[in-house]
Amino acid sequence: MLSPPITSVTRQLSRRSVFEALLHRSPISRADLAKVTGLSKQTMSEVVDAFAQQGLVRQVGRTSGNVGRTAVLYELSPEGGHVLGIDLGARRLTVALADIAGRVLAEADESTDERGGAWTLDQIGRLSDRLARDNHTHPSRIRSIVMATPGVVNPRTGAIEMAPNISGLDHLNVVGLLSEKLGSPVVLENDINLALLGEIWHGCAQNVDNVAFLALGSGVGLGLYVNGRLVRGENGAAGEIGYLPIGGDPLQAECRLQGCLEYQVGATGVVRRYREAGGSEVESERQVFERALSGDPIAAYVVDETARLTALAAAAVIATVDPQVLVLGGSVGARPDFADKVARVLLQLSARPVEIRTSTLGRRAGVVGALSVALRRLHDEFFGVAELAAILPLPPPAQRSARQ
Amino acid sequence: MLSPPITSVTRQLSRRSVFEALLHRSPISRADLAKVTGLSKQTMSEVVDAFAQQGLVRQVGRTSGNVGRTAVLYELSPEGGHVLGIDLGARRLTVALADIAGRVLAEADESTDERGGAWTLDQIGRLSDRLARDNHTHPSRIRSIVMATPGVVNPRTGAIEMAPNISGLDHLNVVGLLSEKLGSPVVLENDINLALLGEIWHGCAQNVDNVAFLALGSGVGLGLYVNGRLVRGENGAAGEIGYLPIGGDPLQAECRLQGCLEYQVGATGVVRRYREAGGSEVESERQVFERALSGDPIAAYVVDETARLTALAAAAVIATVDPQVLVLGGSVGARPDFADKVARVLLQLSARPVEIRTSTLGRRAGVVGALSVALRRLHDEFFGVAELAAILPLPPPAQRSARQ
DNA sequence: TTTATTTATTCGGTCGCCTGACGAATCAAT
DNA sequence: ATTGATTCGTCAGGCGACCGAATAAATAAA
Repeated sequence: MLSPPITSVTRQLSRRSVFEALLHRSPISRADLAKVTGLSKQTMSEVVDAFAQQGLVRQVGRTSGNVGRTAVLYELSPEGGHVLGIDLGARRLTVALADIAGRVLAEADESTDERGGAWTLDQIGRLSDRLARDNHTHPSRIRSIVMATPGVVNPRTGAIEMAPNISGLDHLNVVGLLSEKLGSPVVLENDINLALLGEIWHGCAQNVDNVAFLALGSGVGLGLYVNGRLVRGENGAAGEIGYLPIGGDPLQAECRLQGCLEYQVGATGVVRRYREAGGSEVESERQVFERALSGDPIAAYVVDETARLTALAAAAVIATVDPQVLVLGGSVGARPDFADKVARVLLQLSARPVEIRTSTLGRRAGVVGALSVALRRLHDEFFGVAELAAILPLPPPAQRSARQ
Repeated sequence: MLSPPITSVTRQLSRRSVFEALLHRSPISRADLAKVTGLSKQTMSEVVDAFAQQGLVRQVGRTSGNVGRTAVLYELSPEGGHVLGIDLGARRLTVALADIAGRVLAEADESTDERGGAWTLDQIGRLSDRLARDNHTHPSRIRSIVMATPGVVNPRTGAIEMAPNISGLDHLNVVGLLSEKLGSPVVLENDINLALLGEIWHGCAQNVDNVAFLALGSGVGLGLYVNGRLVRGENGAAGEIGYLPIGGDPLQAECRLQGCLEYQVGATGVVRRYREAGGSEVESERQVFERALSGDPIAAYVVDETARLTALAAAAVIATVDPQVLVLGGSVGARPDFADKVARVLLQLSARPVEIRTSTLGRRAGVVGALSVALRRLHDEFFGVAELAAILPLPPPAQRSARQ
């Protein structure tokens, strides 16, 4: 049922293109599928029948109103498989469920268990199971799970290497424990990277191949999408722009430790600068922004300075990777008042201004991005052609002259 | 002869994998090819015969010494096609010729015609033709040409958009004129990008998927190789790090115009800073570096400061894309004394130090990179599977809930 | 009711690949 | 020199997957 019997490469490619057409044009008849894919009607019937036997496809009525015989319409069946997206934030845990066609079936969230570590993993297991059962999906039918997490995720091992905001996770084998608990393979990815992918799938950056996503919340971070692919970096540390040498002397102790930019623009940096500038006591960086809006001149100065430094960081990123779109996100970055200020500074900075957009998915961006990756992994499991698609590698420099 | 008769997808894939094996393991027998590719001996004979008829492959002797019947050995034939790499520098014009197997057949260079514009194009045509004829290759057998040029190359049109160092090129249809003159399609690419690809193919960055190439010469620039692909940026302006907001107030006039970093670290910047610091008259930035080596304290200070700023720029790039290797290149950047200084500052800056290498190809990097791209384009023309290789796109967000 | 149109199935025919058998060519041992 | 072992390469037969043409079935329009 799960893994189809071995088929030839040709048939794999046919199945793949039929699946793609079903994904984008359902409900659709077999005749139309044949036209779209370029395959013959006969082959189409064979492939669709095989899909139906696997439970990948189901009938949804017939055509009507047109001249000629009516056609049976098909669409991807939810029975084909489900995927789970998880966003593990310091404060909030969000889980979403989708089917193989990318239809989002349900979403749920809770406050993150503050005890951290194993308690957090238990909470994820409980919430995921509940979401699946509430949607008449047995957890075993979930075939791909992706979780957004703060910190650096090692691109080779998939382990969390720095998770400053959630206690006790960096010493656990999160992938192994969660995979076992949930019963299907779990993949971790940095939360900002997934928020970026969320905006690209369902948000403000659809159909763009080069995107920079600047997230400003409790910390500062960057997600990069270049040549239509996510940039992870060799150690998963791409986008750690807290360490940009902007906003202070990069040789000083504070800067080396947490990063120059982070020291100034991160939540604690904003609060500290507000206090140093003579502002009264505040609890969080959000309060500083609110006071700036209600007329506090000291807060306004601090916010302006924050926007200026953020724009400098954005200018550095733009000079480096030349994105088509810059997305501002995160609890602070997505504020329209703040984004405006950044845009205005950026306009003065660069000769070639980049289009700036603010996140449209907001705090949902992470889960949506997790869903998109989980979905892509499921599709690749069924219809991947990685070994065929590989670029033809060039010969090594060893041979220099031909033998005569 | 040139374009083989239409074949099925299956046969295309077989041909492709046979070609790849020939590229990397020639000379090789049909029996071994069958083992390597997994195809049957029968199919192998068919494919190799077809290749031989196209002139893509030729016999080179037989095996001997082993038990059993001797085998005919094959290798890719130079008749299969040639490629041309061109590096158009402000001072030097370099051209190189290679065959379809990537064997570099010849290389030649001249001083660039200082009159620029059409004269330069004429010079390129003459030098290329001479190189081809000297190697018994009729120019018409060259099937792919790539030229390295300073300035920004528009990734969509392929036109030069800013070429400060060579006069009169940005107003010409360089691609069209050169293609006509040389008789085969010409593709332009930024010189630093190609130098980077040269180091990846034959130089100091082989088998690395994430590389940053920092070039310091008359100007400052960056080449980025991420996820095994070159980063061009949306406008071909990726790597224009002269505009990094480092080394000065980015809102000042000079910075906005030519870029903060370029203003300080570019050749004219180094000379200016040396003069401002009280140094005597110099002709070029190279002289400043030489005086620093011979004990001039003012020059030493200027060089140290240049290295410091370069390291800051490198740190910014590292924080953004997290490369595995940082390559220092260009006439200044490749100087071992300078590279050492940069490495030392960088060690103090970043928590996670990156491996630093200096260019091993030097001024040849550009041509070699041009050859590598020309070769890849030729291979793709014959054996590309672009339409198969495409990633399965995710469905758009339109549909939200399944029909019951 | 007839006609035009469209859907779907059945029936050969082709292409490309594989397997197994067999002849050809060589080294090694007798 | 003969024989045996081994490897290379070809031939014949069969299979999977594709297509086009012919045909049956179902429907809207005339």
